[in-house]
Amino acid sequence: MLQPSPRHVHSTSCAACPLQNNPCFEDFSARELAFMEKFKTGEISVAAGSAVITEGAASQHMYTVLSGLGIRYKSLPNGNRQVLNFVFPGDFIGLQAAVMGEMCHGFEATTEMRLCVFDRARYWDLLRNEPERAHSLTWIAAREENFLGESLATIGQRGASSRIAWALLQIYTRQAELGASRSKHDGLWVPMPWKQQDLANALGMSLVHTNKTLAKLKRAGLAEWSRGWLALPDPERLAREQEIVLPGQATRPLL
Amino acid sequence: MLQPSPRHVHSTSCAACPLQNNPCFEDFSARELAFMEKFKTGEISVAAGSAVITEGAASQHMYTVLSGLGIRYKSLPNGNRQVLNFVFPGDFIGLQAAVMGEMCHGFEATTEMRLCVFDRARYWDLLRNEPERAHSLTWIAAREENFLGESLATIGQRGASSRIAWALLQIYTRQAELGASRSKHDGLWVPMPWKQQDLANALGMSLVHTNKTLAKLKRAGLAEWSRGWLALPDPERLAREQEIVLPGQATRPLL
DNA sequence: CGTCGTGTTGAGCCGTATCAAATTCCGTGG
DNA sequence: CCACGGAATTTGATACGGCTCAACACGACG
Repeated sequence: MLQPSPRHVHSTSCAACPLQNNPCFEDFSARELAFMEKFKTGEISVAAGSAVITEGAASQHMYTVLSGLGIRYKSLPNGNRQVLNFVFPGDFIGLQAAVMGEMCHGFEATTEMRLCVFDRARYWDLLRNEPERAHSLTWIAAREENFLGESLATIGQRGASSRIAWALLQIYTRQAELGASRSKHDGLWVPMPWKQQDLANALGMSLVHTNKTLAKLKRAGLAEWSRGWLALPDPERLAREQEIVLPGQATRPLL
Repeated sequence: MLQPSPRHVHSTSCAACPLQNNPCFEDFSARELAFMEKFKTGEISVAAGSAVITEGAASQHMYTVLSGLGIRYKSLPNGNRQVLNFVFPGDFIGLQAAVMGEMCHGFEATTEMRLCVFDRARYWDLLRNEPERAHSLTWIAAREENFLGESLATIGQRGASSRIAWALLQIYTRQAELGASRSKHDGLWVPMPWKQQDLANALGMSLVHTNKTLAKLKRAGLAEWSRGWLALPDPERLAREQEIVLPGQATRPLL
């Protein structure tokens, strides 16, 4: 776990934000856009492997991921690590610290990431003057809660191959929505830079068993994952066989 | 699972709300109080065992629990049920439906419950005119997210007795905070009306193994649970032995 | 060319699930 | 008040999924 070495980079205007043009995010109204320009205090770039937020820290900042991938995790007294979820571009990080004073989980960059930085001090400004933005914030929190509920159900009630399949489907569809895919003669591949250990930590399984279960799915021709790229030749069949409901394609607000 | 048979009861004024006097909840400002009076559309009483909200339903209402206990759960295609959390007085239910259109989990009354009913239509009213209330809403969502994260870590990374201990400690301290305890010659007892099956479904364990693990804790003199009441003779020791951090005592906003 | 991080594979064991049967609890009606 | 029936809890026996330990393969990098 490296120490963070944030590098302040040239701050792009929200109007020119690359995520705004992505169809899977809602558009800003003119008013919202104007507010976000003020709300945003800067932009940083963090190296792959660096811990952006450490558990227990009272971070003064909140972030929106502009590019790159990461993980949110929680450490236990016994040294184990639970990965709460994988973090994608457009995700908002740090609400808990803003609301409750301190962060109860860590956030780590898996690849190099570019982050949009917001000042926690302007949080009240947002609530007081920007009801639409406040709604987006609430939406994001509710969405996150909903996702963690699904994770809980998956980890609590499903067997190993279903867990893996569920996680792969989540990542695959999310990346596909974002348009982060590479089409080759052998189908659609999406970036998946995490390690098997991360997946294991996310699903409450041992590394070894995660590996063996992945191998089984691969042998069945249902999933291929190597060198940081993932392909699911037949997502529908995978979902059907494992009794998983494919994640819906709601456009999400940006913050 | 019974069908709901809500009974409209005489609606008490928010000023006289019994939860307001409970020290574990934040006080309303005069302004907030006035708003809540308008926001609240009624009060219902539901019987023990009834399903207040069913999964997938687009409920028009949101609720605050005035009294009684319940569970939030999620059903899987394979028929299993995951209990997301146990619901206590003061908890707010139905935000997800308000924000995302439909409810992704069910809510069931374990004992008889009295619920404060809010109209979803006034949600925007709240965001636009009541920043303090909006903050409370966000706080609640963030808190819930945080709790589910802890659940995930517990289920994903701990063994059977730690899981049970964690759940018992959560319930015990929460009830103690609420002041819902009965002191007898043999220590402090709090209400715990759920079934072993519910606890099992919350912790991702089988009923049988839950029972045997409970028996072990009982033999060790660490936990006693019978006839709907729970006692933990030495919470600190229980927490220490299982490497659990005791839940903090933050006062929470009411909605 | 050796080292280190990551992925892969096999063997054996332990924790937890499953199945089955008793027993206790509790509401209900006689 | 007691007898009854169904639900919840308790306990034992057995099976299996997933964990741990250990060794090896492979590529990146110095």
